[in-house]
Amino acid sequence: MGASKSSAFTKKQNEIANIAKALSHPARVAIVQLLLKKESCVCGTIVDELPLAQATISQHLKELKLAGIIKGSIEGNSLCYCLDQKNLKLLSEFILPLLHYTSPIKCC
Amino acid sequence: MGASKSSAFTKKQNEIANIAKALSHPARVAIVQLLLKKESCVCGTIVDELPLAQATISQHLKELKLAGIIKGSIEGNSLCYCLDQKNLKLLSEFILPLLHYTSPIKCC
DNA sequence: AATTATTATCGTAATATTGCGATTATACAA
DNA sequence: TTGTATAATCGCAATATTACGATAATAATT
Repeated sequence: MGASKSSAFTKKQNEIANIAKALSHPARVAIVQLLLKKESCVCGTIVDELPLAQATISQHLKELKLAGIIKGSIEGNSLCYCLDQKNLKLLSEFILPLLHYTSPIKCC
Repeated sequence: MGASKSSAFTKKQNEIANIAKALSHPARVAIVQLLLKKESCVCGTIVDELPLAQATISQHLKELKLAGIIKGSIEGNSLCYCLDQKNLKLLSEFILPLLHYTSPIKCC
């Protein structure tokens, strides 16, 4: 035992969980914020800006790419990463209704 | 090695990551959806609705509570859980600007 | 071809998460 | 008090994540 029982849940529930998981580490949150802040796409400079080894950041970038939160394209000698809205929208569509929720008077 | 280097990042980055982590499992996404759908707060019935053991669900509820996504109060014989907007708003404030991002023409 | 720069991947150790049976804690009922 | 129902916690095994040094892969430069 110990494996995640993902097959027991709907496809959408797994999708949302996957996107959230991609954002569930401060380094990956920082990377996304960097990509948002920079005028141009940040490439290898991400390594300079974060206190992690190159191998570790490459791994985090891979997870973000796999979750569809960022996309990369070759630019000259290095790789250029940009945000990808597609899946972020999916997560926001899950969260926004929660914000408009009002708890029933019964409790809480 | 292996421990998450959370101290290397800002408080806000860690907060966002923590909220995302709480939503990074399909069971917890399902629990949140249940609480949103039900007219009244779901109490122990969560156990009946999800294909997981009571101990496992109790653990998931604990994580959601710790992340400030749900709150619980005693109602008669059992516990009553409700959504808690406070922290969900924090996450949405992180995501919404990302959706309005337009990638620079240079690449991607 | 050899060098350099940039990024990905491999291998491994440390740590965290997931799931559940068993047990405990608490409150209500008989 | 004894029993019952509800939910939390403990302990453990299986699995996943995190981090990094070392190495490989790729492309541009010399």
